[in-house]
Amino acid sequence: MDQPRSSAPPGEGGAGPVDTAAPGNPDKAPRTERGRRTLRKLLDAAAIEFGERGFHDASISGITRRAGTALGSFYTYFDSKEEIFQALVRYMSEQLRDHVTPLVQAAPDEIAAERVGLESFLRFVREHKEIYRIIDEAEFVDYDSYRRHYETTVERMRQRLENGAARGEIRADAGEVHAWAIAGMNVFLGMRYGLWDESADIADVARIANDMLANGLKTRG
Amino acid sequence: MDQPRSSAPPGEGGAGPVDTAAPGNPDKAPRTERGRRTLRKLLDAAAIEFGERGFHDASISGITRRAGTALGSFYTYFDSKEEIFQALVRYMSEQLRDHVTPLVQAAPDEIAAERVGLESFLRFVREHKEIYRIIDEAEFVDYDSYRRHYETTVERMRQRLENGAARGEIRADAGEVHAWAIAGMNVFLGMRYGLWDESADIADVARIANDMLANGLKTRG
DNA sequence: ATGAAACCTGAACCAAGTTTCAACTTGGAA
DNA sequence: TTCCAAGTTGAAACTTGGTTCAGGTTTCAT
Repeated sequence: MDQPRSSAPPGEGGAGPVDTAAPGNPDKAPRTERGRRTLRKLLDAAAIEFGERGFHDASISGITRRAGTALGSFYTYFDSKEEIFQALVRYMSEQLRDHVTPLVQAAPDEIAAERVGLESFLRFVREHKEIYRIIDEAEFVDYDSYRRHYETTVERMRQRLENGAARGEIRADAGEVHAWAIAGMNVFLGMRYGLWDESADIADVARIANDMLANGLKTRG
Repeated sequence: MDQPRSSAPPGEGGAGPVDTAAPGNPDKAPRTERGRRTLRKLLDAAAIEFGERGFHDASISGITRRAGTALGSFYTYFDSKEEIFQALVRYMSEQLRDHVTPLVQAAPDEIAAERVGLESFLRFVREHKEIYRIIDEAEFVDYDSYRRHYETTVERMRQRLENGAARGEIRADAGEVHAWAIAGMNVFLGMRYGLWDESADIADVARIANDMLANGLKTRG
């Protein structure tokens, strides 16, 4: 049970849609506009290549081909295939968060927040199947990133539960276990109704799951 | 988004702990006692090798080294690395089911059944971390097996919910969405408290999650 | 006991893909 | 305009590990 626990940071910079932000290897950071453009093209291409073929079937030459750059240029910005993958995971984790967070924060109460969170997650998965896959595959390519992604995601959720409990909207004892349970629920519903079933009504799914979350499974008078 | 959708069946036979059962490639099935022993050694070794190093870092020579056989012998029983992996996924999926099912069936009612199911799953994960990992990795190595594993697992759960509803133990509208939600909850709790946190009290975790499942998150008088 | 089928062996083959590198081009600061 | 650091290029070297195969050994039905 020893998975890669790499820690070397990824390339940095790149304006527009793909912006790795992140503490990048300084020697690898682009210093001119042209460099930033190339890095950006590489990351965009990598998202498609990894999303379509998976980490191991993906090839660096496939990435550079899609990016329209030479093979050697890849190594100007990344030390290895693992490194660009890691940069992508971080980027996508942030993209997902940025999509969901504002919607959740606008919800009137904690129960509604979780419904909105689930619904927007399902929608996001359906729109960006490659992101779902890349984050999932991080479990086997870059365990650190995988674990960090879920730990921060769940921690945000736990915090929301705590606040909701303080406001009296949900049970007072809501905590970490509840947060992990809800997160797992969301991820599986994402797989089943976001990835696998194009036709499911996402709002319905979110409503059903949220009602179970709110009221439980027991029969009620 | 095109993952391997292989369908060639795995090798067959092998007595004891590792028994592939399954419709095996007939030309590859062992015909003598010696053959069955070797196949069995290969499967046992593969479980360790894949569990420890993951599919791609695992090597066939690593498997045969652990099994104490020659490299060539591998190809007497399997056509490829993918094929032995597939055989393992099927076997482990069955092992997991056989561990959980009898306990769940002995439960007095549906709510208790889900608690027992979760608790025994958590215990199983902690005892067999390599199984958790191998099934998860099937998402990227053998998508068919991965999907089949979860679809059958969830279908069993949905059936239980239906029966519980018919007996009036749980809400009447419990269905597929609920089943996927509960399955996801279980898997994530398995990762967090079975894999990552050796010290957590598994019975506690199962109780907390089950109480949320039964009564929901809402504040109650 | 005997022979044919089953099984075992591991060196060698080979494909695939990562990484290097030395020569060339571009951009932008002075 | 000059000049050099930054960036680009792609052929070739290098690695790795899956797969083959021809020859030897074991098993077991007859």
